[in-house]
Amino acid sequence: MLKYAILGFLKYRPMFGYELKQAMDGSIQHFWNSKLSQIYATLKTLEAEKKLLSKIENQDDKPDRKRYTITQSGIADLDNWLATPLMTLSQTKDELLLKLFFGGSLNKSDILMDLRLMHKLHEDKLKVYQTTTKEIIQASRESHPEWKNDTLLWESTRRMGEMYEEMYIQWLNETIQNIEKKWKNKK
Amino acid sequence: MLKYAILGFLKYRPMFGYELKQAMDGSIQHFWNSKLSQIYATLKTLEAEKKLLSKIENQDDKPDRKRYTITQSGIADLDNWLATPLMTLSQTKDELLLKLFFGGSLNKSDILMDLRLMHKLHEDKLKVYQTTTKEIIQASRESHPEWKNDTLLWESTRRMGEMYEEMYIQWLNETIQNIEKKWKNKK
DNA sequence: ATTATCATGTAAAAGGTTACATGATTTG
DNA sequence: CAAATCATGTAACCTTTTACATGATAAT
Repeated sequence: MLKYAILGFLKYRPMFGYELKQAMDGSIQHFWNSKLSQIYATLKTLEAEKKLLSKIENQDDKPDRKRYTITQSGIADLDNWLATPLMTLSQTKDELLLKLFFGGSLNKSDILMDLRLMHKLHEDKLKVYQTTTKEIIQASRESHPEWKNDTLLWESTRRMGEMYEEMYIQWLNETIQNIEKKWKNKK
Repeated sequence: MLKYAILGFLKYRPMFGYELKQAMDGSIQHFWNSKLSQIYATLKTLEAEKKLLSKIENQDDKPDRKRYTITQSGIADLDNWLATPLMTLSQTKDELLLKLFFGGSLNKSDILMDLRLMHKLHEDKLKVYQTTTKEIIQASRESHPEWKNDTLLWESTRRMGEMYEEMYIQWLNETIQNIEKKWKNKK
């Protein structure tokens, strides 16, 4: 799927690999994260498949870079994927839940410490959606009024990030309270 | 991580690969799903590492099967993982959000149809958490009163599934309403 | 008759992470 | 003086999915 994320961004304008990574981190990172190394590998594949073209650009003060442009075949591939309805739900992998599920033999203070650390990380993430991410979308809306549908959808995905974090924090509070009340330490 | 899920289940009692898959589907599947083929491969690796032992059992009417038992070394490995605090959040991959983010050029009725199908799937999943999953945990609580901490944690992970689906449905409703109100079809 | 369940696995491919390598410029 | 940013990538490894293969019994 990273393939389609790349095609999706390059449909707006040509970009460098490094730049794509930054664009992803500022927008889709909360539901589709990828490492730079994987982005470079996928760019290579897409170029071999003629979905992209690249051109090396020299810079005086900074390293050379490769500008990738989407081809007609790339646009067709992307549009075809967008038009295919999803029939199944994506599945989550959550290591905290996995550890919690098997954590019955741990002691109360350790498990609570873990949950409180997660609580902090989720609050930090929530703040990012409510400030930075919101501002990026707001700025796009103002500078590109022709992207009305696009920014509406971007805002929807941001809102999901916000709602997810709010839900997670609420669940952590519930879970912490439950453990505080009902946990029996073994001796 | 599947490795720890397997060790986690086998700490309760010895099981067959096929049985492990069923146990996972009835409990951790919503935050850690794996295919049978991967479970068999991981069992093989764990046995080679002496974290598990296996014994072939013959059955008259059904195929032979392999019963896996956890070793001391396996228990130590699991407990060590459980005691190591998590420092980062797991990241989600959600194909619906990815498609939505790049779906600005689609037409209104197609995008709404997609969202309504997802709505149905999430409602179905929610019902499973509220009935089947809840009953499985309830039954364990009654038949194994010594698993008090365990069932408390299982219920917490079930509750996360429930809250997640409720949140997702709410977000879908919001998003559908927004698109109905604000989407401009291109000609 | 066909599909589902029980029960095991292998093989190939795809997807993803971690570590390594280079090297200049800018910021703290 | 160290760390971050810009910019590219490779190689090894690990994880996960998909497809194939076998074969019996039970249910629809």
